Amino acid sequence: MEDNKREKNNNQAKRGLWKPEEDLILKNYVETHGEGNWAAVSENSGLMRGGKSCRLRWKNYLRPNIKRGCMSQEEEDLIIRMHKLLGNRWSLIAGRLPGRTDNEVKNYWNTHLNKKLCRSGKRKGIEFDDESGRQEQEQGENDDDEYNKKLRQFCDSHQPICNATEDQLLDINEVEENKEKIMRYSTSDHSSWKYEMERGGGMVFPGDYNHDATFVFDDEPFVTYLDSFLLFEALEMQSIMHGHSTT
DNA sequence: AACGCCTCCAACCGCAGGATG
DNA sequence: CCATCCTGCGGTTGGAGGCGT
Repeated sequence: MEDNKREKNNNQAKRGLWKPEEDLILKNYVETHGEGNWAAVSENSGLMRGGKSCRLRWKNYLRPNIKRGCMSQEEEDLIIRMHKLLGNRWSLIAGRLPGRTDNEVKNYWNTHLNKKLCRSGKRKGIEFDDESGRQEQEQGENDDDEYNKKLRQFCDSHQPICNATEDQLLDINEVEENKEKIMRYSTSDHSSWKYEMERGGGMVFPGDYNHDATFVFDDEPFVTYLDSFLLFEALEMQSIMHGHSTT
């Protein structure tokens, strides 16, 4: 009965592209009442849209800090690498790309990168521009099921917070000030990570790179440099694969 | 100019999982 | 437990616009 009613409502729901005035209504509503309870949003806002449609529109288009436009080379590289590691885990990949949505990453992959990689002849022939990439490529060629399984477990248990607010990110000056200390963490044990985490600031690996990828984990430090993720990953993976913490 | 094909991306769909009563 | 609701995810689709003929 209730389902029939709901289905009827869904059938009546407006579909297709959103108009600017609809965007405005949704934006105003969410800014006033906050996110969540999307069914109520569609009912109370006066929008003749389904809750899912409202949620999607907000998440993929109207939400603050959405970055639109061309992907940078760094973002593209990161997507390729993450996809190699994680497969079609778009939300996880998007979580490493500040301001990008899973839908955007997925579309970008399907329209640009997949094609590009196919054109280049072979997936494993991805050209990496640094040593870590090459190592990862070699690693990838030696992948076995167990490795992939453990990697997925790791990624699943370290969900990134996709949209870190600006005040959650360490100021770059703070990074510079703590550069030496932070660098030590890359070769230290997990208690150091923990210290930084408990300190409340997360952590940023400094370096001479200019990658702008941001990583924010709900229970782990965050990293703003692309290759730092790989380093982090390598350290974690080492501990997972060998059953002990990195030293 | 008109047509058809192709590309890209916004939006939809179905399913799974968590929360709640 | 079970049913229901809500949310999030990945796969897929449809349409607008670009491009070639």
